[in-house]
Amino acid sequence: MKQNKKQIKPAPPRGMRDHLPAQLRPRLQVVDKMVRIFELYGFQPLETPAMERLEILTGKYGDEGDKLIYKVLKRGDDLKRTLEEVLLLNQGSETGPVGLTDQISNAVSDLGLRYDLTVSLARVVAQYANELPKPFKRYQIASVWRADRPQRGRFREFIQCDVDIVGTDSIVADAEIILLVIDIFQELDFPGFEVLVNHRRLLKALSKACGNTSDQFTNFCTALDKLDKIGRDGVAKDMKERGLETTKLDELWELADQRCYIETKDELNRLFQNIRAFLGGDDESLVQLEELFKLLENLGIPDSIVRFDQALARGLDYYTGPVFEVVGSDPSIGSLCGGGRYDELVGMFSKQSIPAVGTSFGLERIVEVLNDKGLLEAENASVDVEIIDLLNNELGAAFCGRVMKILKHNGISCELGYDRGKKTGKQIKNADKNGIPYVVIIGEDEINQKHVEIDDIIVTAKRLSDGEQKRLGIIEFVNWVKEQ
RNA sequence: GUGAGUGUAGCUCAGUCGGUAGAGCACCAGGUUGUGGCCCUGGUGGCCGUGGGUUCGAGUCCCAUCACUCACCCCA
Repeated sequence: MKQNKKQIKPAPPRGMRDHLPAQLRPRLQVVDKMVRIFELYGFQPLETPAMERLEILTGKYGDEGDKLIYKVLKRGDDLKRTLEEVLLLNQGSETGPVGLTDQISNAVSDLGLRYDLTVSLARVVAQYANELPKPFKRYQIASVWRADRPQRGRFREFIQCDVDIVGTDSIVADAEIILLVIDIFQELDFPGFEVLVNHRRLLKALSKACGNTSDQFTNFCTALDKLDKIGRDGVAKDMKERGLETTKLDELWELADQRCYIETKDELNRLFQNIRAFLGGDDESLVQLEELFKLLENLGIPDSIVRFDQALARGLDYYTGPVFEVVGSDPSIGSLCGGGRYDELVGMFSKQSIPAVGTSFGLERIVEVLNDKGLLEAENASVDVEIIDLLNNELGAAFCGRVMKILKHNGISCELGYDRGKKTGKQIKNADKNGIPYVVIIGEDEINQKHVEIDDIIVTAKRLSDGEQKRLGIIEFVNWVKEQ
């Protein structure tokens, strides 16, 4: 029997993780802090399904992004019919099924796991536009899935914490989101973070001014985004390979290499003037950024946290206005939070176009950094008190039952030891190993001292951290535990 | 999707020139049947990732495959 049974590996799917209590507790603490701040800003919770219809998901994240969507196989007759159609298609094909892979995978699936929370929000807004408050401020904390190859800080299933404001094009909303982001990272005591800000349409203008056509815009962004990593020469080489215009790059570097914090106003003004000169005129995006920065400063953002970064691009296709990203001191883990304005996305699901701005926190990455820096406290998740019943009979159980009732009534968690009957030392040892701070020992001596009044129940209690042991009344014991 | 590295006990890893497996930690039992942490003794536990090949003989050499890790790509 046992020999024939092939061992099934208990590992979770690649890039997906189990979260054991010890790791989950600190994560939940982080989530609690976030939710509290979301609510303080007036955001409301929303939940949506883990799956969306495939047509909702595709075409929003760029070509690379679309490839990473988890597709869900059709079911039942629908699948059967589709497979038969595919087989028919293949019979006429000389190249065989190989060349048809993409077509097949699209034909046999009609649902997909959500890739982010923003697209689902846009769908919800399009569906319930009349019922939702305007503007609609919502937060959502939920898993998303990407069929990426996992590496440090990168998973196939991870939790995003999204906050978005839908239904206003006011720059105040952009500023509010950025302020909230700063509040969160400060609340978490996150060390050395910065908010990088840019504008999608400014990038478009820069690309155009360099001599690129509009369909080369994505390539331009992708290449420019790598400036930090591979430097000017690397980007220039990359742009050449992508068939982009490179003649005006030297001029562009003069602009793109400057990193201006928004409180250093003179520098920033000078840079903006230089950009205007490069563009050969003003651009709406620059005016918006100036307004945004001024507003942020007036609202009281802390020094040296928000900085203008012309090389920041952001990969998702749906962004249309100001974009931003939070980076920590360790760049290898990627961005910790990213967002921006996406005024066209809701319009993809509805006749009316509804402007929106929002952000997404990468919970796993934030927790990982906080963990590495030792900023998350491992919480003791076990009970406060282990009851050790030495008698292991009716009398003992009845007495333990009374003790536990009083303890729980006073807000002290406890459990009856599962090893009753085993050696006392063994039971104490197990309690200690499980991180339980106190044990109460119930034997003949304690029961014989029992009086009628509850207050007079006597227990033998031991604090495991220092071994201090007392024989005392139950209420005294409650107070002893609560002192800690 | 591309490239590199690593797979031996629950965990961290040894394993020489090819001769059918070892340590530490953890776990279980005992060292006075009502007192833990230290110490001592003993014990459980491995198809050496999987499948083929070379060989009298493979954890070790070769091939394939899978998994994990890192980097690219992209992102949270």
